[in-house]
Amino acid sequence: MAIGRPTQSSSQTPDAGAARRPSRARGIPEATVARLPLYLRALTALSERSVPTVSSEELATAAGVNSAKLRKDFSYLGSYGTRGVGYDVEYLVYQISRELGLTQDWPVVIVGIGNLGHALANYGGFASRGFRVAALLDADPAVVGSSAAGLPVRHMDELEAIVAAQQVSIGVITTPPGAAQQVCDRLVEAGVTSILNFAPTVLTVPDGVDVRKVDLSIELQILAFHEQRKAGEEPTQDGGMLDRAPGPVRAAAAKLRRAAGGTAKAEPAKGKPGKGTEGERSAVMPA
Amino acid sequence: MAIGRPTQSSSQTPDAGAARRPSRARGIPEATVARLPLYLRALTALSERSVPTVSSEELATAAGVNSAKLRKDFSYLGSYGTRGVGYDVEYLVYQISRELGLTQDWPVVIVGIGNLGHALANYGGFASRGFRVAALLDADPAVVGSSAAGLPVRHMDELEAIVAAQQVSIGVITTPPGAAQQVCDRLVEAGVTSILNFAPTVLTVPDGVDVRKVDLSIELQILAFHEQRKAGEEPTQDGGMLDRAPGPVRAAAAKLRRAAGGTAKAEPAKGKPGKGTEGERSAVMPA
DNA sequence: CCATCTTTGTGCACACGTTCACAAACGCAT
DNA sequence: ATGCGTTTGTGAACGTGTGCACAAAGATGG
Repeated sequence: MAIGRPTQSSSQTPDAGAARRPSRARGIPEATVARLPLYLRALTALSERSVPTVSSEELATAAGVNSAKLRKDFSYLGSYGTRGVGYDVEYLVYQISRELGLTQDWPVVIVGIGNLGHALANYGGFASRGFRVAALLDADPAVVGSSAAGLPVRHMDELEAIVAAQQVSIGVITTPPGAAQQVCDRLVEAGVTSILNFAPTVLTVPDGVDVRKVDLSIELQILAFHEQRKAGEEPTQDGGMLDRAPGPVRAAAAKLRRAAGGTAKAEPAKGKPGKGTEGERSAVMPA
Repeated sequence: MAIGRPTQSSSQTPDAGAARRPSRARGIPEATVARLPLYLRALTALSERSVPTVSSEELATAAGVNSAKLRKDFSYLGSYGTRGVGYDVEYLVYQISRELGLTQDWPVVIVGIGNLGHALANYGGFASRGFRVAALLDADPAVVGSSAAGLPVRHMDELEAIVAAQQVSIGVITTPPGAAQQVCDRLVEAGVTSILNFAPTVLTVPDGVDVRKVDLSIELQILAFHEQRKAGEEPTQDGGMLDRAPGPVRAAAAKLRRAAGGTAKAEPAKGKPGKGTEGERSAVMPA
């Protein structure tokens, strides 16, 4: 396994343990960085309504956080804001934009123009705030001719040339999971140093390359977990007979399981075969 | 603002401060829950290759985490795993599935069948693992007749009936931001208690309702931040003359800004007008 | 049955993130 | 100028998450 150095930088959002590349080089905690876009959005809305200033309290509710957190977040950026008054909206919009690097142009390539790729290409929030779709790429000849969001879909072979010519440093992967690592490698090789991955795959990248993952199915599963909690523990969902069992029981069960042989779905250890057991179509993906 | 009780439960992934609804009612930290789907995916892959057991080390690399974390995560579920050997793949798949509530059927409605809605409807990882698309809904009469992923797109008016009839408890919002809160309210009113929101809006929901947000543009902005960091501080991106300034300087600048009047984009306080300043098309969205 | 080797499960220390609560700073009216 | 009300900025306490390192537990071979 693994190519170069198998470092998975900041893989996902909940990965608070972004020990690698702390970004705290000279400030701003990761958690704060993740909220800056939220503030920026709320501020932009205020700006459009020509609101000159906001208090931390107002802005906090608009952004969906509490005011103490917001103030601390802003304190990392410096002391913008006037006591007794609040924050100057325009000024703050500019400061946050600058801190996030949105005052400059970020050409982006999207690889894998399926359903999701299409959606992203058309995404408005994409084009605004400094992001510019430099190219849409796909490996499928059937797709290559077409166009999405006014842009032509070009062939993967052009990747290197495009990245070099337009100085693309951010790549978006919306391919099927099987192709993701391969595409990732090519992007990195071509010079891309930040990747937004929508494929349900763990990407391996060399040091210095950032990967963020967006996984639709994971979010749903987390919701399901909480939903189940809400439904209460009483139904116990049965089958829980040997869960958290003393030990000997578990060991015995383990033996049984092993004895049952391990070819493919060997039935879920005991009762509750649940729904259809599904063929586990893990390898699909919108793209 | 706000309807019922303005509680924003667990808004987003980086929101480690899910103080509300700790889920820790009797165990399992939020961070662990967020990783379980990762483990499950890795395990499923192993299962398909008929691998009988894995060590924490192997599974950890496959899932992109470190082994200590993985072991601790599993320890919250109970003591599955055999010292000197590792974990029984099938058994673990079942246990995690059960813990996440994936052994039961989760009907889901998707509201807003634009590009993204389409992508989600076709998403394979959706249908697997217990999630079933109960209905696709849209308010636009032009879309209502059509079909996506083999399912007919039905009108919003049928929402309540569908949710009630199929006992839907999870809703996915892929509408334009303007409609999101309204749709959310209807979903909640109809009985949905978990919402996955793709619209760039802060949703307000009553207590007991979970909201998770997936925001494409935020992820990109975070990448841009890190990318800017990598590019080095030397270029200073100019305009930073009065950033982190002593104080008096700032105050003076604030006065100036305020004096300049606040009608719409009042120019970014000083130099670096940057790219086109964009009309800030914040209100678009794939859907 | 014992020795050895592997791998889990976890106590502990540390880092990060959140929240409280309050003093300092500012605007404004008098 | 002075005082009052408001709101920021932040020190400190707390909670959560991470990673190390090791003892205990089981497997395996003699």
